[in-house]
Amino acid sequence: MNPVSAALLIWYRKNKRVLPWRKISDPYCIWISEVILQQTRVNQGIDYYMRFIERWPDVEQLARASEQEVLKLWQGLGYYSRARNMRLAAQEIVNKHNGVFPKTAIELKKLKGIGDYTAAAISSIAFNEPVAVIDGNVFRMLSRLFNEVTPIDSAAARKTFLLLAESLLDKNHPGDFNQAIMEFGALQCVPKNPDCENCTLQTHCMAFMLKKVDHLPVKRNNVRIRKRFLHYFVFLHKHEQQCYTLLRYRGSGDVWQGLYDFPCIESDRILSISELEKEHLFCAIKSVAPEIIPISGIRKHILTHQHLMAQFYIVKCNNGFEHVKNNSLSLVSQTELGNYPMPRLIDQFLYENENLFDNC
DNA sequence: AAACCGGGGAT
DNA sequence: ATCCCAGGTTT
Repeated sequence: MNPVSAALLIWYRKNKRVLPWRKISDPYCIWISEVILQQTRVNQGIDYYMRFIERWPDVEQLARASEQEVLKLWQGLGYYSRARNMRLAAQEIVNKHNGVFPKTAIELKKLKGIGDYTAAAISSIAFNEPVAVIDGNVFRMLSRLFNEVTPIDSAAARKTFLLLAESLLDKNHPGDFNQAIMEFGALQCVPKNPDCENCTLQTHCMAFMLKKVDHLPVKRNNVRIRKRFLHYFVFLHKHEQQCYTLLRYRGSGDVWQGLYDFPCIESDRILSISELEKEHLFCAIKSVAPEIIPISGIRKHILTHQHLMAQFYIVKCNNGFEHVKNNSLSLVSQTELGNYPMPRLIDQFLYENENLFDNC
């Protein structure tokens, strides 16, 4: 066997972290863990994994879940299409595969939310199929090991690095090998200041010999960040001893699809009250609300590709909502609020203003 | 091929 | 402030 592959497996068996999904070979559990860990650190995902498996222990139960409940459990984890697609894939497995998990990477890739990486991960770990995985760790690790300067965010990267990964893959232990190379990238061959002096692959590493570790992997890196300014209106309306507010369902075409926030006016900067008064929604609000009170402070919320600035307003509403109602708005009581999946920005606002509904 | 899609932690 | 994380889908 390739000496690098052998060294990786030895390193892995000695240094691997104890993780909940490593105890079992149930493809359902492997799948859940792999999707949760897409663009997500292990420590951030563990609690979500435990709650997910406990709530839906197998694919049949996930297939029967509502989208809203799945999104609610996913709340705070981000990239919500992962949750929506997992539920759809569970239904595909139950309805088209008799509840039996597809066993090959090619078949797995046909499921919603399963791409090259996840298909290879599941089939190699759960079914021992000899296919190599390519993820951020593997890109970094291989670029340094082979001094491979192809930019990892270029079109050619996947093909180039897949060949390298396949050249190392231990076909007798594909699952362990794939986990080993990723774990090595996560723990030893880290992005910044890797401890190369204490690396078991030091003598095999081209980047170390050429003193180029800090220059690999190569990235083009070209993301520009959009700034958005949101004016959120938190309605307060009392009806038969219950306090109600209006939530807006977020459809497709923007961030947070399938989640709920508040009615909103968006612009390219923060607007003053006099400027807001020119907005259609604001006129409608004015017509039913005697009081509109800004909550002090503009909240900043950072997404990978957008910076959101949000100003919240309390809208005290004595009468009905007829003038502001539309298809995407729901009247929700304070007690039901916890059932609705929301972006972190909204959830945090509610958490930090627990007494918001007291003087409703 | 490029754009889009979250949130958190390390540095 | 910047980077990056066990990526995938849409345009």
